[in-house]
Amino acid sequence: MSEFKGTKQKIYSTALSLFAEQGYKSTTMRQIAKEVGIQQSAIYNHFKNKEDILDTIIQQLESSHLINIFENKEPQEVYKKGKLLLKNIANIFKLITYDTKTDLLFRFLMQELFNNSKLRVFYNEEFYQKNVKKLSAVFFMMMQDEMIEATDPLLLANEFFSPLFFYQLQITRLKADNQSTSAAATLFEKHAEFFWNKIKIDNSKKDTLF
Amino acid sequence: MSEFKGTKQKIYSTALSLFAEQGYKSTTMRQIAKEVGIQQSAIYNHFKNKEDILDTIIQQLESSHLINIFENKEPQEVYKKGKLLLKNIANIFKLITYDTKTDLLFRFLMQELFNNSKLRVFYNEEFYQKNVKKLSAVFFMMMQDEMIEATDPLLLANEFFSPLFFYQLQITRLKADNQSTSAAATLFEKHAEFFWNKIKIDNSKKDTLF
DNA sequence: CAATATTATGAACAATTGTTCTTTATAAAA
DNA sequence: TTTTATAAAGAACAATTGTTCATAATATTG
Repeated sequence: MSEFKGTKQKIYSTALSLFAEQGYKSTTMRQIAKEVGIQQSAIYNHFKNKEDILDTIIQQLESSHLINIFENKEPQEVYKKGKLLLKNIANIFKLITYDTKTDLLFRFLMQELFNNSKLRVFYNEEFYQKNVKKLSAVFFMMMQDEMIEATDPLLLANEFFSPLFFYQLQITRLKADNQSTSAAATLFEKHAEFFWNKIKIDNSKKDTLF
Repeated sequence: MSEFKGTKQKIYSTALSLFAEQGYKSTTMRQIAKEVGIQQSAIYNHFKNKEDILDTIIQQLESSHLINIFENKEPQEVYKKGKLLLKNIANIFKLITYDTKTDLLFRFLMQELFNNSKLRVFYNEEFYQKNVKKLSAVFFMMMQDEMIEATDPLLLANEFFSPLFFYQLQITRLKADNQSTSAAATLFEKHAEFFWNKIKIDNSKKDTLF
């Protein structure tokens, strides 16, 4: 959120764009400078070196809550919303598509994931583990309240999370080729709908058994 | 499948390893040559230039059937297997984990996906679309035979495919950090099991309705 | 205003890059 | 064996890379 101003800000955002588009290694200092509209040597008044720009972007990424599925609310506050909660979460993924900045960060993350171990740690802990654990907690509470059928909450969390991630990646890929993303974008909501229908305890059916 | 012999083969496989690990751009001709055990200039007796090595790898990838979920069988041949079919497909994804060559190709594909439009076309057509279409066909037939509940077959295909892809990517990432993949590897089978249980038509329950 | 810190320029450097050239060794074909 | 294609080595080149330096312009501060 809190960013710089003036030239430093321009360098930062230009570098992020280029890193996300072509990768860190393929982006040159001259290219960044040219796009910002300054001499390459002027960059070094704002950043120590190229790696410093990269580290700054990673820092930003770490404090960005790239995907914060509960918007800082606790599982026990929200689990009762049931289907609506799942739809909200799916929608948060979808919204990234329309938020230019988050979209860039996500593409940057995917671009450099296999080249940067720091990014892999971030991806695992802050992106994957954190969200899956929250989802597990939510599903567990739903089970206790007999809103959904009892199974392994962690499996359920993975099964709910993974399509959302996949659809996100699909859209990022489509955008890279300037292809339409509308069809893929509908899958977020469909997934939440489908998933809920499959795990919920159907009270009408339940009644017929008694 | 059909590969070269001697030095050319060594150059090819060394380059693939390095490209998959560090990315194309970060890998130098000197590094390849050193690992093969020859002079850098000797590479040019086998490949026109660096890009020629890349193109050769992509060609190999295109003829490799990276993920061929039906092993060349037609949907109508296999759909009757029901749950077993889904488990087989999940297992094909899992097996990549243990096949060194396919594993390298997959990591290479993910590494270079956003840098190479040719790879994106391959990913989309041969990896994603092809498999999802086959899955759609299978699910459609299962619906007609009243093996599973009726919904949008394409949605079902996406929902079944995406966790498998995600778990695959997870394992590739874990391997990059030499972390254990055993927990993630169990998710393939669990996914197939879970998914089938959710979409199948329960005949015992069905009977009680009549 | 004057003094000082900040930011820009433009040229240059040293290292690394992919690639080519000539020459020598090796293998295949006659 | 002789001839000829193939593959290797080793040096070198030209381009590109990140980075530094001395200097000039611009803001900031006293």
